[in-house]
Amino acid sequence: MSYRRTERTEARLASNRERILGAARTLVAKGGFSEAPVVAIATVARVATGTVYTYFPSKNHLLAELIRTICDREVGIAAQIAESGRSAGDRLAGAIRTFASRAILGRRLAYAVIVEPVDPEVDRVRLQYRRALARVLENILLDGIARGEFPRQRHDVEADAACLVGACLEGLVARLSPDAFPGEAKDQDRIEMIVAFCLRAVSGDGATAVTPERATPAMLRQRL
Amino acid sequence: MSYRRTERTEARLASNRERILGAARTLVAKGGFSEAPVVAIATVARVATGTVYTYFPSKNHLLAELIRTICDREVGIAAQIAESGRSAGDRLAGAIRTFASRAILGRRLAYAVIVEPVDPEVDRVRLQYRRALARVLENILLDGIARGEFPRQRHDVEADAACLVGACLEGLVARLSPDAFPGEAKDQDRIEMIVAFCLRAVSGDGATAVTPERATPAMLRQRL
Amino acid sequence: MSYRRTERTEARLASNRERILGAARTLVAKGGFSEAPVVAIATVARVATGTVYTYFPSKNHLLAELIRTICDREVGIAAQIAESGRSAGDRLAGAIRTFASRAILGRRLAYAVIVEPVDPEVDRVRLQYRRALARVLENILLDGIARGEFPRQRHDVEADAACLVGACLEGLVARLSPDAFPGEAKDQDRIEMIVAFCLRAVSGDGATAVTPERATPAMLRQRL
Amino acid sequence: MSYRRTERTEARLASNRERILGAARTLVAKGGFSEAPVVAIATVARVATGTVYTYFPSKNHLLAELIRTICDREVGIAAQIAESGRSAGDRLAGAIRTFASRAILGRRLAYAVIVEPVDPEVDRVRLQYRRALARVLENILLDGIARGEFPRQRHDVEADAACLVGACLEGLVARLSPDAFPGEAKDQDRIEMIVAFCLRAVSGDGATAVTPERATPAMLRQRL
DNA sequence: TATGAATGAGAATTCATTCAT
DNA sequence: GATGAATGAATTCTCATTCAT
Repeated sequence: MSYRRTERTEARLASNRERILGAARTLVAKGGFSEAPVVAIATVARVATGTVYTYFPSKNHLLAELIRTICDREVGIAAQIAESGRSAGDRLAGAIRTFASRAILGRRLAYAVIVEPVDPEVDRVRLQYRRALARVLENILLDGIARGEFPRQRHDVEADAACLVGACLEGLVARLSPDAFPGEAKDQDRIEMIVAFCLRAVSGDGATAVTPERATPAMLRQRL
Repeated sequence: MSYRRTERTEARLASNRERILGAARTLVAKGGFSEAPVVAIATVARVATGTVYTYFPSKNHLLAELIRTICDREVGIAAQIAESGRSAGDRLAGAIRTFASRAILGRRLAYAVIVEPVDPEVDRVRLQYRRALARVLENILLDGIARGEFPRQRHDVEADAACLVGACLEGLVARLSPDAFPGEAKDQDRIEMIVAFCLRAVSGDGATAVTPERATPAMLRQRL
Repeated sequence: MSYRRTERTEARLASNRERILGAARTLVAKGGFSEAPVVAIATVARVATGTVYTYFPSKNHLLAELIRTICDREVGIAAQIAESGRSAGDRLAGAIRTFASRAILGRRLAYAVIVEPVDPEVDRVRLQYRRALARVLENILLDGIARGEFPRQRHDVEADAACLVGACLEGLVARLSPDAFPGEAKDQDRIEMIVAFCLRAVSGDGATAVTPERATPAMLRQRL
Repeated sequence: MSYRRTERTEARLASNRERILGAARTLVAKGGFSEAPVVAIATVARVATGTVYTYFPSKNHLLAELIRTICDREVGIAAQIAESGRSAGDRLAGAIRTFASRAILGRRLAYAVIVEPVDPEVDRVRLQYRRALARVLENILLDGIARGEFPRQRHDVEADAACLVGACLEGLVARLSPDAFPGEAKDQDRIEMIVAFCLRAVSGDGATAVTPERATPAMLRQRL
């Protein structure tokens, strides 16, 4: 009673799904999430609006998958680098350098996926991604400490990893933002500066004497 | 038809304007930008919807000003710290510590202003703020280098400053996000970890040998 | 700070609200609930779609109010009759006769409000109305029994009241349905037949011998 | 291209058609008409959506047939009772009792078929059914009058029959509505109350004096 | 200036029906 | 006949902005 799905049908289905995701990606890459209403996505994908809902239960699911797809790849690449046999420093540098380079290649898309807020429901995916990336770096850190490559005094590698991700992202923002002027050379410089910053942060011994006092109450009291 | 503005009128105007900004702040602090439609802002400000447009040409202008107000204060506080007579390390630590502490006190509001996306038009203000904060840190860095407190090998202090801001924000994100449970102790710990991370990053001499090779072309070629 | 609402403004507001309700009534009366999407209601009311939502939090609320308005009036009229000083029989006949007459005057609208299903949320109002009408009749019944006008053997006046309402409604359906041919004379006859039916039902002494056996199991077993 | 229909094909067709109707019945029984979109019906019937349109020209036709099927059975059962050799009163009581009992057994389905509105096109079928049921009762009435079992003064047996159906349905509504709590005992009581009500209505001699005046013009004039 | 009702262009989602395979 | 993905019109609801009073 059921007919064999021809390869051609399979292909059409697959290509529709991907065209929809692709259209979403294109639009988000062009103008952020606000440029990607379902109707626009459908139009770009050369598909009827309803068709989108054949492949995704809701727009949020579509966006979540878009973000997840992009993020999985990025985290995957970082993980790949993290597992190479080289020194922890090399691997950390490599992971950050690759991540940053790719983000710059993707520009607006990366910016949207990394920085731009969406629906809270979808946002959770974004945060998970940041966390996943942090976890990859965390593992490199732990390994580096175990090998004696990085100093061990830190009590919270998780916090360090988050800071690394943040340094990397924010270091990029100026060059990812829609306003930034393109400029290959500046991009590469910026990437290397970021890598250097991160390595210093995990390699330093923190010997610098810092008065550990809290922020003055007066300053905290000022209204936010 | 024009008449002399009495002082009382002036006062009312000022107070209206401020009540509107205050209402916006309150609502954003409660539930992010999506909880702050113009009608709601007007209601909370005990003002008619149309009145909002007497004081602000558009909602975007209102939000931009809200963000600017908050940010000015934060940047101002950081600047104040930057100008104290202490060591560069102390000042850097102080600025970061204060910024982070205040962000945690403000939680939802800080999260919205720092992380939550809005209209692209408004977003520019957010970036400016991040940039301004970076500039304050940049000055501390430059001063620290001049004094010989920080190593000088860096060629791009601007990038470092951005990374500092990023490390700080991202280090906080987990604790700023609407989902996070409050927890005083953890907050303080996290803040100190962030401070330490930042100081290492600017104090380290970057002696760690890192193979400076680029990301492999294969990895860059993978679609974003 | 607040301006006095002019009478004219009041009038406009009131008239808008009523025009919206009126438009809904008109459309429902013309083709049932399915002919009354919000856009159509707004158009007929010479109002923008959004305006509808100024007056009603949702379409369901609007419909519920429409039904409630109509029903309140009907129940009110029946109640008025129920409270007159006449005999219970007269009052019962009067209430039923009036209700039936008015339903026939309203035809399609009455049909929709009484018979046509809508959203479950709205439907509850319809059932309440039927119940309210039944309660009015119930009181007349109770009074009639107390006065010795109706025989007392009934143990469930509530059920009787429901049956009265049902007899009345169903007796009318043929003449209310969109397909029915108009015909003043037939209408009046039908109404009197219904009144007579109802009076017999509450006046009869039920002396007729009826074998009280249940439906045969075989018949109950047949699939519905 | 046309080929002889094998018996097996016939069987499959029959079973498809019936499975579709069965699926519709199941879904309507579960959640009313709104729970029965074509896709869902097809899924439950283990058939492709398009297949539904092989057997039914439109969804309305499908629903109409569903209602017709159910109703035919009910009317058939009532007719069977009507033709037994017993007294008219017994037969009337039997028919009503059986109809009510079965409706209560079917609950949600009965409620949907009897009370829930659908498309006007489909609604006509519902009315036909009510009419058919009325006709069966009408015949019992006529026979009862002919036999002298029921008083003869009525001039419109058709109206009486409609009232009987109405009394029966409305008497049940409270117990058929999706909100009602099941309760075997109450169900049986209610059924007997309905039977008694109906018998009184057709057996009474209508001797009760009722002022036969019309509804007052004032009351009729109030807007519906 | 202040008011706040009115506007109307979208936004997400549903679903009966069609048609290439 | 059977399949089920594709269609796209229709529906409800939101909200920044305007403007008569």
